[in-house]
Amino acid sequence: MLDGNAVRSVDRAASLLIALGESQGEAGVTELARRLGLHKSTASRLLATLQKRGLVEQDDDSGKYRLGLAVVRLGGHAERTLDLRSIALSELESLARNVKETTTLEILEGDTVLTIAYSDASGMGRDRSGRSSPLHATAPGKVLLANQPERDVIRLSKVGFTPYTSHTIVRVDLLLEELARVRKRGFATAFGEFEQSVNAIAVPVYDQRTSVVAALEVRASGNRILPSRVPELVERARDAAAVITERIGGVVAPV
Amino acid sequence: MLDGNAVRSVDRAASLLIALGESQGEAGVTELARRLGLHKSTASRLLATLQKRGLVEQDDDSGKYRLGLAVVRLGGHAERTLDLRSIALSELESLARNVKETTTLEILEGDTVLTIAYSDASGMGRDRSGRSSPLHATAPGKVLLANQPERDVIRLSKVGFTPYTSHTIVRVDLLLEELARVRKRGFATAFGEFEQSVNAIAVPVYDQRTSVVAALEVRASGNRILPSRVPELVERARDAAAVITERIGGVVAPV
DNA sequence: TACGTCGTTCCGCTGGATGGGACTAAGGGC
DNA sequence: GCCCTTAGTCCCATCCAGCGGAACGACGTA
Repeated sequence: MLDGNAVRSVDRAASLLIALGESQGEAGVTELARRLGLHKSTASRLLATLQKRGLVEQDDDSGKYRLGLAVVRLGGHAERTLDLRSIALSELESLARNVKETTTLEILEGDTVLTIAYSDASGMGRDRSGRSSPLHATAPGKVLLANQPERDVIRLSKVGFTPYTSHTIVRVDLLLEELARVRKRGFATAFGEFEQSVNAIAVPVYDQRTSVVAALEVRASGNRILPSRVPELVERARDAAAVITERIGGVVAPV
Repeated sequence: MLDGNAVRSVDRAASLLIALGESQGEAGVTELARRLGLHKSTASRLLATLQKRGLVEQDDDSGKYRLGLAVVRLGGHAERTLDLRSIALSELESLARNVKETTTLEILEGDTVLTIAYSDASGMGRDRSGRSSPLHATAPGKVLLANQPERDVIRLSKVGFTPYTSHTIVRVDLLLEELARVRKRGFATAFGEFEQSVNAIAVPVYDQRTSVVAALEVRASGNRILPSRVPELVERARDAAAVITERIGGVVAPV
């Protein structure tokens, strides 16, 4: 975990930040300390230090901690800094306008899929960048998983696949079949497998060396995406993905 | 800067993160070290530690560092965690729909004004949460500044007020007069003072104890907001601000 | 009142963080 | 080609800063 040349206290503080992000809302010192195997006085000191920089905030009443405004600001800066995101965004927007649906760019992040860019044709939607979704129940998740070694799928299956809806694929053998289909056809679908009334398709985004670095998704609620419309959406999505590939020129944020 | 009980290395690492956010794009180890008064070997070690957690990334070619994906994800989490933002968002959206313009919620953050929520009536705009703007040249900035002690304005004037356009108020005496007007009328305007063709109005958002915790802004490009329209926008914005005040119930993210 | 739990503070010890400097690689100028 | 500067990283002896144990005050509960 902590190899050779790393600063222990900083590594611990970073863990605290990330743990605080994973626990939705607030978390107490004792709870965090236990979760990370730290002494609670250590956790308290580290959190107090982070608080001075605004990275975390403490609730006046409960004494619990939550992520701070500095993190929001940093996140805004980071979004603008990261290569793939900014490059991809204009393509996502034009695709969203063309098909009149929501489009996102997703990458593999640990055992989840992370939304790094988002465009919304209908208008008022919130930018959903920064959200994580499951690999086995989403179209981009399947695209990314289909390009990982099969042992990773097996490993994930040990933990188990959460059945978000009645359509979620939870049996590992069926998921492996589905991933083979994805590889063969070059795109993935997910019809109400994560959220009941959301259908989506996704295609891979390659870098110059033809390895998959992201997945481009077209998503819509309810019955706006029917099987009959899939070929058209896939084709348009592939065009957009090709443009992104061309523009990133091999320079992709390493994951 | 670093009082008594704080962990030095963590404090330094936090400074590095924030400095990396402020420098747009990438920054080198030596540059960051000089800016913060650190030895470059120290900066290198701290950055390497942050990299292990994905908080920063290193460019393969240049060796320079930039903010990492973990920060994006944390930012997403933080946005959802922070109280004011989520509570205010639905109000912002409905106001944006009503007046058919962009609406934002802004708070004071150091010597700048920080956008913590954003809604865009026209549709395809990017969520601009997380951005910082100047206090003296924006409508929400004036609202927030008008509720700060006058000595803060004086202090800011020592650094000088950047003239973004020919309409920007740069003389401290004129700014103080403007702030008095803002206090008296209960709202602020900014007509092309920050960006040439952007006009905006802003009203204060109070907490239960009648102190100003944020500013609600209505903004539009070009000539969509003329003086004749200001009274109507201010009235609608005040209604929205009142609803937000009611809903936050005194629980506001401390700044 | 007595108890459990929370987050914080104090303090002595020690091992981890520090910074000087060596090292290597990549430009830029001549 | 060469040298010189600049970059980021690595190594190591020194020493002080971070560590964890324990005590503390505040709070809610039985």
